[in-house]
Amino acid sequence: MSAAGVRARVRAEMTDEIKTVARRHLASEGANLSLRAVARDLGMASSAVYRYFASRDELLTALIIDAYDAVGAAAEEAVLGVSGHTEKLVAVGLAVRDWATAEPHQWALIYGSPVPGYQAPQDTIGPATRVIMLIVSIVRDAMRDGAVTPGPPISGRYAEELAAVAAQFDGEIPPQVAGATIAAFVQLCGAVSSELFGQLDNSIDEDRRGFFEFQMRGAARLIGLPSGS
Amino acid sequence: MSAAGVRARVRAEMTDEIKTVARRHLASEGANLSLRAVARDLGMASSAVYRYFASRDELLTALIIDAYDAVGAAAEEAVLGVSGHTEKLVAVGLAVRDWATAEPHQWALIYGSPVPGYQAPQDTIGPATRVIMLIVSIVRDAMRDGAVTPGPPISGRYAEELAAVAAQFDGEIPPQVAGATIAAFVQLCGAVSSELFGQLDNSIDEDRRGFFEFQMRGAARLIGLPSGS
DNA sequence: TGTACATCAGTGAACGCGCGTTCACTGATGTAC
DNA sequence: TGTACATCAGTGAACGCGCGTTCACTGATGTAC
Repeated sequence: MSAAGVRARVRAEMTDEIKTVARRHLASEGANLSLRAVARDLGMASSAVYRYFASRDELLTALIIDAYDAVGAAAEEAVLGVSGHTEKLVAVGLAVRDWATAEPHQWALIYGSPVPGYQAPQDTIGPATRVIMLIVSIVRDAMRDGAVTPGPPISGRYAEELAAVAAQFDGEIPPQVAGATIAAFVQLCGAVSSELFGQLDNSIDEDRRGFFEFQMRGAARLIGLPSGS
Repeated sequence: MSAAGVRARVRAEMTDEIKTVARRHLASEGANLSLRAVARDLGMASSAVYRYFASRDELLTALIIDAYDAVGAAAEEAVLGVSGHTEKLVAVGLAVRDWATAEPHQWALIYGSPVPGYQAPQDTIGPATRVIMLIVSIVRDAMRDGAVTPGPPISGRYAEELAAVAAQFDGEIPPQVAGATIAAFVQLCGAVSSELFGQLDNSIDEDRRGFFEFQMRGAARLIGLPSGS
């Protein structure tokens, strides 16, 4: 490896280290991430961080993209080797939930309240859609296999919007199925957030994972997928 | 009215004024509410606020309780004069959504990511349960009326927890119905949050209210309520 | 291989700002006799 | 009704802290000849 390669590698490692420490700080401070505190933890001058990130917001953006990618990767991996459309959907849900319970502050960063004053740049859009794209592809495959029994037809402005969304995917997805698919994603996000943000406290405290799976199977039924194993 | 009464009334009005300005500040700053900024807006010394709230956290607590009460009251009001169990559930959902879209920062305060370093005191628990209590009571009434077709039976630890929750209400609510009821509340919260926090951007942009209602009707179907109107 | 130069990471001081909270105080308003 | 006292709202200065960002700088490391 050339000398320049060494420099680049050291730089990449330092960048990673800053992000790792910053992620740790998310835990105590939420999205009020403090550059100075991160630098302090790393034993370096706060100004040194500016060699790696042009501003606090840029560091935040990097963390957001990483988080979307991490949860997306976890979901994509979970689906491998699982057979059955419903089971795939459940596997995605559980993978996302398990990632989120392990990384609650990263979850809050991407699916919690928006950070005040922070405007997400374009770069975050792609990674942000990985999970929903995966879910849509599972439903599209199920449609192709004739495994979906669509619910009652829908109409109205939102039905048109759903049809437009569905048209972006090849394969025929009727609007009510597209709607139920997005609803399943909403249920997924809502279930994770309500678990992490305390809405389930004092009602479901022991077997939240079981209740989560129950919710995913319900969402699958609304899509028109068979109840599965 | 006695002189003491006047003093008390003026004090109550000032307290309200502080909360009103603080709510306005939630909008720009999120939960990073600044006492000094609120005082500045009111044209008073920051120390004067301490005559009304012992600390920043106490002011935050007051705002949280008010928000829970406001959304709870909106939901309870919406159900009056509506007939049909499914329609009542939909009315509750729409009322909560409409309140939240009008007051997105108050919604974020109570259903968004927890405020770092803030521990909600006991006083918030009661108001926090108003909406879910209302939903459970609608389902309980529907059960009594024989209007619910329970889904497939469930088992496991979470089913036991659901049974324990259901047992707190008189009237027989089977665990799978209790589970679907909480799932409906989760869907409600998830649908509102995904709308407000930007997860729906670029897919459902025009008729979000219609899509919300679609989701509520799906949740009602999972509970076992008739599809309605 | 050796030397002159360019690049780059990191330093430490500084700027200008905001924060929550405390405290001794002033002056107005209410209370008790 | 009048007076002495107590209560209370609000002030303004201060404490001690943290923040993001800039800037001139020092040394080490890499590059070109």
